[in-house]
Amino acid sequence: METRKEQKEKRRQEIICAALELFVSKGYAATKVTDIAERVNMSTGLLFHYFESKEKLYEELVRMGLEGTTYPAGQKCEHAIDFFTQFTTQLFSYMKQQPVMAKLFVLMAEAQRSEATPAHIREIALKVNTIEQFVPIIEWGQQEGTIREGDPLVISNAFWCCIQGIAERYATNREIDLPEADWVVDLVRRR
Amino acid sequence: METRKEQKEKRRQEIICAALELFVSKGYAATKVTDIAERVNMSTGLLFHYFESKEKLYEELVRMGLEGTTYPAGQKCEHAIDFFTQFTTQLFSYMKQQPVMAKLFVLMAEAQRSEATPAHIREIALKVNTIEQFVPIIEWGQQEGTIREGDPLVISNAFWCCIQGIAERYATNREIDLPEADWVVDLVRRR
DNA sequence: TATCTAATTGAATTTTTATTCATTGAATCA
DNA sequence: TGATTCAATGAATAAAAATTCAATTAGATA
Repeated sequence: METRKEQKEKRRQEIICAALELFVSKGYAATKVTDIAERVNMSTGLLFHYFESKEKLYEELVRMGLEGTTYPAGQKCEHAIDFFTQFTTQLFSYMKQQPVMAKLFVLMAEAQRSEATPAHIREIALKVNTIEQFVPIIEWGQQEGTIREGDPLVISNAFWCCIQGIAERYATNREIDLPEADWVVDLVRRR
Repeated sequence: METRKEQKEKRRQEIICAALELFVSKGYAATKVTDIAERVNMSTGLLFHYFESKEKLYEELVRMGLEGTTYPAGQKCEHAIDFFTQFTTQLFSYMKQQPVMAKLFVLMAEAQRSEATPAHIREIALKVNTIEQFVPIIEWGQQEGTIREGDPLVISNAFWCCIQGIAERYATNREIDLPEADWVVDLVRRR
């Protein structure tokens, strides 16, 4: 049996998870590798047997985030507004079912936003969806009449920031439920 | 003339401003005091002539945030929903007029949320408005029929997170306009 | 069982960052 | 003007954090 290799992989995963928790709750810069090691009951030295450096560990998480947070591919929707409902519903559902998802989501946000993120990591993080991602759908919805008037970029931005704000809290404090997807969608819906 | 004292105070303010910028764009932990000193063209040593420590400087900012972000005292409103409109409008207007406001807002958010914030500073930060702040108004609005159905706490939380998400982006990137207050208010408005 | 390999440790080292300090020069004041 | 005080520097020190490493143990393998 590959007990040895499997074991190693399992341990790597433990570290990854611990790091994710800490990076999200304290921020990358403020988490010490000893914090991480401690959380998985491992000597600090050993952690470096699994990961070359704190930064590489971060990079790996960001790469995971890049793949893991491939957002719900919109099914074919009849109306533009349905896209938003579907998108939000699925995203919230993922976050509820897999706490890790919500955390990865927040990790990515920090990696993208913070000036302190090492440049090459930031680049990776920036490959995921951006603020402009919803613009074309919003334009379509405005013609249709299902989405409110206004600069599509500004609407897209507002919607995305709202989602991020919600995810940011939910990732570290699950005491309060996520809102209904519809509520959030009302941010873009024509009244 | 108090040239001396005035000068000193002015310099302190410069430092405070530089620190605010950096704390918001990189996070508290990732900002080095040399970064701050550099930004105000001052030797690192001198900075300690003005502030006892990096932490004290942070504390002072958080205290400013505590006062500075006393949110728009709701005028008397006829309907609960009007409170939200008024609140959001004023908040956005402040943020637009005074970039510092938006930044303080974000600084406070980090101080509140991050596990890395020194305990006594976090306490100070937590004195400002919380997620529950809107609950009573939402309850009132639900009776009235101006605010949507649902757990008031969850609604309050969603609204606040949305505001935070928007502020967070706007504080560091003013390229994209703030949304209309009404859009955000639609998050809580009954349809 | 003897041997080899990989996991593990904890202490030592290096690197980074915060903080101190002795010293200088300029502004104020007596 | 001479004395005094404070802004200012930059190099020295201290503290914190990351990383390395020599040595040990446990597990696999022959």
